[in-house]
Amino acid sequence: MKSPKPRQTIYDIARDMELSPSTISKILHHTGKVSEATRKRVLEYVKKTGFVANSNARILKAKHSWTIGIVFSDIASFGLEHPFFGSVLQAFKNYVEKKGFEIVFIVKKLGQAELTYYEWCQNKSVDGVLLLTGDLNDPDIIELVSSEIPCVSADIIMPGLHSSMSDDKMGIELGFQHLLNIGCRSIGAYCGPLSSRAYAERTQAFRSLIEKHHTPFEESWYTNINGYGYQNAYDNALKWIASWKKAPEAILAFSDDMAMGLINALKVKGYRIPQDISVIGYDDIAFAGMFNPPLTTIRQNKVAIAESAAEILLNLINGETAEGEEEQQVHRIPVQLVIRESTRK
Amino acid sequence: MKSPKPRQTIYDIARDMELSPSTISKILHHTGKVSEATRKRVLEYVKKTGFVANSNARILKAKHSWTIGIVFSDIASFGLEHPFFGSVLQAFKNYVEKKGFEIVFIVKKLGQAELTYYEWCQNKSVDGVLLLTGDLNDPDIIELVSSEIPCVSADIIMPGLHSSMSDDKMGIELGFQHLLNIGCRSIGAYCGPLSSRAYAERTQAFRSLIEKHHTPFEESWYTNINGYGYQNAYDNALKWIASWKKAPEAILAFSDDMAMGLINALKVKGYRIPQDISVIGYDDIAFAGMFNPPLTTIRQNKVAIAESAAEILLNLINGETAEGEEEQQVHRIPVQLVIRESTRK
DNA sequence: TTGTATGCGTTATCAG
DNA sequence: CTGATAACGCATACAA
Repeated sequence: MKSPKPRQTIYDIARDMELSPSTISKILHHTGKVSEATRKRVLEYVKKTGFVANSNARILKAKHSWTIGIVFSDIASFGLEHPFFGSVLQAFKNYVEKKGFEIVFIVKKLGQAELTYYEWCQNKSVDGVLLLTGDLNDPDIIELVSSEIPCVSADIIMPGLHSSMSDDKMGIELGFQHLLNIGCRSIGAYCGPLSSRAYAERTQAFRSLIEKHHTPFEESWYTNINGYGYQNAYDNALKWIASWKKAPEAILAFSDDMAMGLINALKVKGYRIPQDISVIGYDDIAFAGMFNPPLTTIRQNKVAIAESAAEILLNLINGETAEGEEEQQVHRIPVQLVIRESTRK
Repeated sequence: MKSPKPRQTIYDIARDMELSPSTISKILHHTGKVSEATRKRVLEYVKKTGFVANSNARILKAKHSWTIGIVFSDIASFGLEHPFFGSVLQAFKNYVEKKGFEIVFIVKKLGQAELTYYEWCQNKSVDGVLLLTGDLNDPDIIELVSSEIPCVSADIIMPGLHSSMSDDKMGIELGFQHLLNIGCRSIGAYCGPLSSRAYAERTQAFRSLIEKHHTPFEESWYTNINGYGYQNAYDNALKWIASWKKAPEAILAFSDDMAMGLINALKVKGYRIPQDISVIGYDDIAFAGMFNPPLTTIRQNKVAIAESAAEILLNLINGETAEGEEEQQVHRIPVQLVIRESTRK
C-alpha cells in the first residue's frame, strides 16, 4: 500500500505561479478578464501538470454534477444482463461520455438510509435522468418525473415525459405483412406482460391488423403471459399450445426470448419451424441469428434509441430545447424486418 | 418544469431543533458525547423529515466517497453486453449496494479533460476499484494497481493484485475428463486470444492433459484466434476446420460463444453435433441451454466470483484484512460441468 | 487585470 | 454534554 500521491489543488498552482487561486479558476473556466500573457502561462503549466479540479468540490459549489442518473428498476429482474436494455444503456453511456457526462445508477439508498429516487438525485446533484425501464405506477417514478430534474425515457410513456423508443406499430405491421407475403393466413401472437407499454402497444397493433386484413382468428391464438425471460416463455408456451383447437400458421412473438421459448416448446410438441408454423421475434438480440432456426425478427435500433434519448436529455439539461419542444416529445425510432429462417419462404 | 424543492441541510435541522449543526452531525454519526434525550429527539425529527446529508459535501470533507469504481475496458468491445462480465458486474453491484456502496464506471475523462484511471479515482475520491477486464500492459492499469487505492480483479492476475476468478484448470479438466468418459479419444481445443489470462490458462491446462492422458493429438487440432464474439469465432472456425487432415472426435471450446460459432461452422461443413464431433463450451451463458444442440459447458459461478471479489475489496477498504492476507490473494472459484446435448452419450 | 472574501454543506477539533 | 470555528477545494462577487 503506497501512500497517496497528494492531489494538486488550485492553491498549489496559484502558489507555484505566484498568482491567486481565483485567477487560476477564471482561466480554467474561460471566464472574467485575464491578460493573455498569464492565461498562456497558466494554461501551459496546467497542461504540463495535468491538473483537474476536484470533482466533489466543484459539484458542491456548482450544484450540479455532469452526471446522468439511470433508473434501471429490475421489473425484469436481470438488470445489466437484459439483452435489450443492456445494449441501450451501453450506447447511451458511450454517447453521453463523449459529451463529458458520466452515468451513475440511481439506487434507493444512500449508505444505510432509504431515499426516494428524487431525493437521491437531489442529494447527488444529478443533472438528468434516464428511465430505462420502470413502473408507471411507482410513486417514486412519478415524483421524479414531475420534479424539476430533466428526465427522458427509453421505454415508458408518461404525460410530460420526453421519451425515445421504437415504432412498435410499425414493427408489428412489418412482421404481419411479411407473414401475409409468404402466404400465411392465420396469425397468432405471443405477448408478454401488458403492464409493459411495449407489449400493450404491440397487442393493439396486432389486433387492428387482424381486423384490417380480415385474417382468420381464434381468441386462443393470442395470449399474454406474466413474467419475463426464456424459461418462463417456454413453460407458458407449452400450456398455451395445448389450449389450441387448431394451430395458426404463424405467430408473432413480441420478444426474441419469447420467440425462442415458444419455438422450443413448439418443437417439443412436434411442430416443425418454419414448415408447420412460422415464428417472428422482436428485438434482434445478439443471439437471434445463432438460434436454430435463425430468427426472423423485428430489429430495434438500440443505438438510435439511446442516442436520441441522450440528445433530448442533454438539450433539456443545457436548456437548449427548441421552441415548441418543451412539450412532451415521443420520438419513434423506425424498426427493421430481419428475415432469417424461422419463417417459411 | 417545477422549481426544485430546496434540500434540507444540517443547518435547517439545527435551527428547527434549536441546537447547533455540529450536535446534529454528531448524532447522525454516532460520534462524540450527546445526551440521550437530545439524541432521541433529533433522531425522531430526522426520521420524520427523511434528512440525508448532502453526498458531495460529505465526500469533499471525508475524502472518500462510499463508491467503487469499475474498470471495464472494452478489450472485448461490447461492455455491458458481454455475456459473462455483464453478469459478474450485476452480481457485484447487488452485493456492494447492500453494504452501502455505489458503483460508478471509471472513464478516462472528466468533462473534457483526459485523466488516467488513477487520477480519475483520486479526483473522485473513489474508495476502491474493481478491474472487471483489462489489459495487463496498460500503463494506466499498472499505475492504478500499484497505487494506494484498493483494487481487486475478476479476471486478470498481477503481482500484488487481489483477485477472484474461476478455477480454469479445474474447468478444463472437468471437460476433458467428460469427453474421455463418453469415449472420445482425440480431443482438440478452440481458443481465444492468448493475451487473455483465461485463455492462456485454459490452453496450458489442455496441453498438460493431452500429455497426461497420451491422447492422440495433432497440432492442427488446437488453434487460438484473435478477437472476440460469435461472428468472429464462426468465421475463423470455417478456416480452421478446413486445415484439418482428419477431424478430432471432440473439441473443447474455451467460451460459449466460441462453441456456438464453432458448432455452426461445423454444421456448415457437414458434421453432425454430437454424433460426429462432441463440443464443450465454457461459461454457461444464458443462451447455452437454448442453443441447438443445447451446449454441454463449464459453468462459471458468476455470482460467487463477484461476491468473493466484493468481499475482498470491502475488507481491503475497511482495513479488515486478516493477518497474512495483505499478501496477494487469488481466489479460485470452483466451476461445474453442465451436461447437455452437444456431447454424445 | 488581479486579488480578497465568502459560501457551498459537512465534519472534526477544541473550547465552553 | 454542547457549540463555535476551521477546513475540505472550488468559484464568484466584489474590491483593489
